[in-house]
Amino acid sequence: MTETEQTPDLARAKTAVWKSIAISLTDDIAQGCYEQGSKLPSEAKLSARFGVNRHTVRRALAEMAEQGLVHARRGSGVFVAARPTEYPIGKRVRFHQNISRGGQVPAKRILMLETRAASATEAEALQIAAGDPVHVYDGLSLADEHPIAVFQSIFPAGPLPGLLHALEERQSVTAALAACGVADYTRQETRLTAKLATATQALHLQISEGAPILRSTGVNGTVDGKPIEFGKTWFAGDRVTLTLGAQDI
Amino acid sequence: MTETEQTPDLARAKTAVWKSIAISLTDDIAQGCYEQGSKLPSEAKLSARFGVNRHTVRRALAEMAEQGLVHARRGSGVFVAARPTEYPIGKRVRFHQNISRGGQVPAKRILMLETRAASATEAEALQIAAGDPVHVYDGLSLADEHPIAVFQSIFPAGPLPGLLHALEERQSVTAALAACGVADYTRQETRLTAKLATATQALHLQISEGAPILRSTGVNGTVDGKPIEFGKTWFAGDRVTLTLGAQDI
DNA sequence: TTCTAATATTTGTCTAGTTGTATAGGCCAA
DNA sequence: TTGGCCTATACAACTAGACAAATATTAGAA
Repeated sequence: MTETEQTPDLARAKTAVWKSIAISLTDDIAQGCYEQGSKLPSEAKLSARFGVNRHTVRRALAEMAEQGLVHARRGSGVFVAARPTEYPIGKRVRFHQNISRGGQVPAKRILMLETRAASATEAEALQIAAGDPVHVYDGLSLADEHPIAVFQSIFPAGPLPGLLHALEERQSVTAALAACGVADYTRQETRLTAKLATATQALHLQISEGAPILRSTGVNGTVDGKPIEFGKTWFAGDRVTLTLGAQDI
Repeated sequence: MTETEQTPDLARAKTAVWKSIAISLTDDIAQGCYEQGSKLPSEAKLSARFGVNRHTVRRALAEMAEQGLVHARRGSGVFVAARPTEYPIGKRVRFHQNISRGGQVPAKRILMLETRAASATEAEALQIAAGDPVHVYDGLSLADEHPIAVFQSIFPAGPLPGLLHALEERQSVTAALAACGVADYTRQETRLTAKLATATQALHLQISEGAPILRSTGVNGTVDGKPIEFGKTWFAGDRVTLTLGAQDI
């Protein structure tokens, strides 16, 4: 059915079909036909709509993905991406505070809560014995619906029996700890390094595997120096800048 | 044969998500998070943690079951059968650089010294006019004969006429500045983020292009708040972690 | 308390839809 | 001839949902 049905003036313009499709779809997004985060029609449907092969549509979508307009997820679909904005993380440890201060809407999403045995490094950080039970809080940090970081917080289960339940109700770690009797806690040490995103980290952060990741590990403790939380955070390096003020150093 | 003249990031190996999950869980077992005979989180929980469909988790668990690491019991759960026999130990970072010390490192090597016009961003950081002369100090930081960072320090040439000469004699920035009449200076702000190594950075740091880099940019100023140095440092992410003490945060 | 039944949870299996990748070939212009 | 563009096919990887089968948990009755 193909049979070069192109109009004669198209031969003169020499616009590649895939490019015109990209323009058309980009226009649709700009017009608001597809909102941020919503799914585009599948490649099969789009190829039917434009009357071309699926690969031609893919060429157009690849171009749009490279410009950061859309974001594809295998098996799921192609979604309209929110433009990634570089995000400054302030000196404060409390995630909620420094994000709301910057005017962006902070959010946390629980990925998994569990209680399991502590590994050797976790035990050392929390000053407990390896194999002792710990609560694990895997989560995702978002700013304006945009994933900023994945994190894992580990708490000693012994002194905090009801923590997981408290975390389920309140999203905030600080509030959950307060409900378990930990009034205040401070960060004792933080370590920063750069890593490459693994495949699963890349999925969560909507970046590509091998993208730069800013990894932060730290221990929070009670006022009397007892470690209460061992946290790791992986920030999307191309979205986050950690800022330290003058008095911090 | 194909169009392999693409971007170099094509060289990045794409790990299947299920394989990445299998590695992660195997790691957890090796670390002792899940002891022999204990139950793993349910497939539903794991799929939430990794942000994937349950079938993808099942693919990972199937792989691990085939290796004899776990065994599943319908209606009950997946249990740890054995610890991985041969497990690759993750490479430890070699150096812990304390950022409180203002980026001081054991040894430095001068790569280039020059005086040129300031760019717009450099001028803004140093609070001078764009095009004003600045001294540029490109260097390499080493520890234990291993390169750990490349850096670039930019100084306003106006108030520091003899700085380059002083830097050539003494390696230390502090000593050179002291020789130019700057007795003391403090860090005013530091920004940290993760990047990928460029070709030249990779060459200097003896890492591969695309390796993770921890980038630190900061401004040092005199006691009266006048900016005196605009510095950028690129740390090799797999060799260096920055440590922030409790008082730094 | 103990047993039973109902309910919930968990793994196993199936079908279907979607994107990613590889291969092969035709057409056309430089 | 080469390279860009488009078509065509096949398969892999992942998602989505549904249901079955085995087990665990809980509530209620004896």
